[in-house]
Amino acid sequence: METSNLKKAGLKVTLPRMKILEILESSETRHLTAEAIYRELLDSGEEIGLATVYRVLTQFEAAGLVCRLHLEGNQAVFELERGGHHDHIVCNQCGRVEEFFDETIERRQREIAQHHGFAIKDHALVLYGDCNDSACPHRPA
Amino acid sequence: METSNLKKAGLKVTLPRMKILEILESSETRHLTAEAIYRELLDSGEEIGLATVYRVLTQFEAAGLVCRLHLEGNQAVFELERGGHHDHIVCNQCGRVEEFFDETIERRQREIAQHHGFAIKDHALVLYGDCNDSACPHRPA
DNA sequence: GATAGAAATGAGAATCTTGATCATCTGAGC
DNA sequence: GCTCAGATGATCAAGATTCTCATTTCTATC
Repeated sequence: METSNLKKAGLKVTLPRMKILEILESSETRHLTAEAIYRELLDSGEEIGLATVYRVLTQFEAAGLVCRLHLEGNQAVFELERGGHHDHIVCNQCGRVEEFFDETIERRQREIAQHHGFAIKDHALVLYGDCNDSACPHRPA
Repeated sequence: METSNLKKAGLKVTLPRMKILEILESSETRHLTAEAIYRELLDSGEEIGLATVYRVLTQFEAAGLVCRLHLEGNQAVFELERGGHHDHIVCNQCGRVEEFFDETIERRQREIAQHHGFAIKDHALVLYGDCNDSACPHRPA
């Protein structure tokens, strides 16, 4: 099933790559650090090195299979690319990440870039705040 | 002149701090890495350690004198805080950074955050593209 | 299926950025 | 000028990510 994605990207179908794809697909949070993926691999009994995780994720990114995000903090997080572009809201307290897409913002960005003489290629927008989730440690009792 | 800012922030007026402020004020690019500031200090004959540069910049950030930005790449860049919030456009080719502020985007961000139940505290927006500067290596001849 | 060659992997070293430690030095007030 | 808290510099340390290279695993071929 997913092997087709790998082949399409010119990547050999190997066990580490399939396992990493599986984890990205099945994870609840959908936004994982390389370390987190590595730990899940260990937990499920796979003997896959951290270097391989980083290498594979970088290749996946180049192949357009995953996106790499730099949220606050020093670790990059990876998410499966499922077609649509979107931006992110991050809770400062519990780290939860939600996604959104807003055509108004997208349009204004294009207009602003044009106004500055830039041919816009990409953008990174992250909102930081305090969420209202019942599990969020910041939430008032 | 600037010594007042330092005093106001509860920081002793020392030579390293003044020199670093000077560099931030006089630099053309206005967006400098800690390394770049360190090199400028060395070039001007100052014997100031890299650790001090990082420490001072962190203190300046805490005092609201500078902003720390995480653009693509692994080094943070620092810019003098001159009052107004703004976002950034970065040229993928020459690294040039321009600033902009757009009330429409700001408003939409607040609305989106509210819609997701987030109390927005901060945001990071960076546009990446190719600029049209005559010195930009990407520019068509 | 067995096999060869290319590509991928794993372990650990290496790198890069940034923060911590600690002995020494310096600035502000007296 | 003197004292002492605070600041500095040199070095070490930590965390994330990449590199190296010998070994292993796919894939295409016979």
